[in-house]
Amino acid sequence: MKRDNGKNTKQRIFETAIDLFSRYGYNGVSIRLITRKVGIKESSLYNHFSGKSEILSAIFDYYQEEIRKMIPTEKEIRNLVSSYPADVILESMLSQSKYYGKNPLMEKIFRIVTIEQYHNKRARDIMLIDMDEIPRRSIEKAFEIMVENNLIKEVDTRQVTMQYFYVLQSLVAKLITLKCFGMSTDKVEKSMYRHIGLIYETVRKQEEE
Amino acid sequence: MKRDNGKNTKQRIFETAIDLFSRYGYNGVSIRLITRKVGIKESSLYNHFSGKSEILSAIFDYYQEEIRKMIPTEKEIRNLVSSYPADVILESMLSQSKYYGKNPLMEKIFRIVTIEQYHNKRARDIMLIDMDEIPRRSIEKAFEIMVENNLIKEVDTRQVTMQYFYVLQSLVAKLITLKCFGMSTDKVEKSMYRHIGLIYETVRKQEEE
DNA sequence: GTCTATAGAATGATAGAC
DNA sequence: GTCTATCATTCTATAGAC
Repeated sequence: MKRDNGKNTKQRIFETAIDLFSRYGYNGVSIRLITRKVGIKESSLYNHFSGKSEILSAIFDYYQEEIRKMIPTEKEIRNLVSSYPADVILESMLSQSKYYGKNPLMEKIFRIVTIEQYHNKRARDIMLIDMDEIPRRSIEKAFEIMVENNLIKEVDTRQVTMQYFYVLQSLVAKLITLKCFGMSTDKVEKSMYRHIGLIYETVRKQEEE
Repeated sequence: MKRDNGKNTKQRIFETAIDLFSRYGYNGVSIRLITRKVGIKESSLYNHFSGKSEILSAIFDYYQEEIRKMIPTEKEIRNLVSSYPADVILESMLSQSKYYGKNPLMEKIFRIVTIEQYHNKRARDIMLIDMDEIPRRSIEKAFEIMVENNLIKEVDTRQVTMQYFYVLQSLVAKLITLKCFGMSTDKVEKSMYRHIGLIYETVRKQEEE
């Protein structure tokens, strides 16, 4: 079992840094620690990144690229809405939140953003825009289109979106903290599904009409 | 205008450390920086704290003491519920969340806990217990007593609490991030009040019965 | 692209005078 | 309780051989 060499060193530095930053924070991790874990000398790192801060930059770049792939366009939302019933759509919106589970790197970068948000403007913007405004607007759009297509009741989409989104945001944050310490996430995951069920009850069309 | 001396040095170290930790994180702040801001030499700090980590411990102690004062006992909740209408009670529960605004130290420690939660067990426990489980149970108790006293409809108190609490938790976190960068918090504050109004509509007794 | 060697600064903490 | 002086350690980063 040989280590990947050459070309892959950069990627190994990248992933090791994500892992360490996500637990100890940017300031809590030294170049020394990263390179030791990767299995190279400190000086070798500078062949791949100009310095520590460039690694963090690259991490944020990666996060923004990946997360933007996850946000459906209006067209994609319309396709979804015209193909599935409301409850399935609400659940599929959850899978956006649960995307973190599928890509461990993204979950770790979520933690990095959380840690760095108060003194790093890049992290702050990701927190306020990429993790909040953008997905929230996408969800609101979905509710609007569902109303438009008569899939759900004529609710206040902005208000329902807030309820739907911010509860999940808190629960995802909690989930990630629990996972970080290897604690059980059963209760939180159940809460997520119960929450979605409740929102569905709020917006569903009554059969009797 | 003389500096407070002697006895107050410890407090000044304490508050300066809170301010710095809350922006740059524990690892991002040196003893040197703290003492320079306080106006003493590095070595003088060790007359008040055994080291850097003891300062952080003291900060967490302070937070837990203060936050526990804010959580009403069941008796206090019963008094509240028997004296005021449901909408006033719901708003007074918000004032718990807004307590941070009244005590700037608490708001800063909220940030420290957020930053340190992934590698400091003390911070993690405060996050999961003092900032989540305890206040959530208190709010649930309030809803239960309101149902019991016929102040509101017979709702699923656990579910309503989740809705009420976790939306506010997300909004408070966002509020604190915005305040940290001197950004406008108007929209978030309005969202909080709108949210409470919505929850009130969900649980209020219909007049027509 | 990796290494050895090293520079130069910053770190947490201590000893001991006043 | 504050100071000066100092220490050992760790940090980011660079120079230059292979």
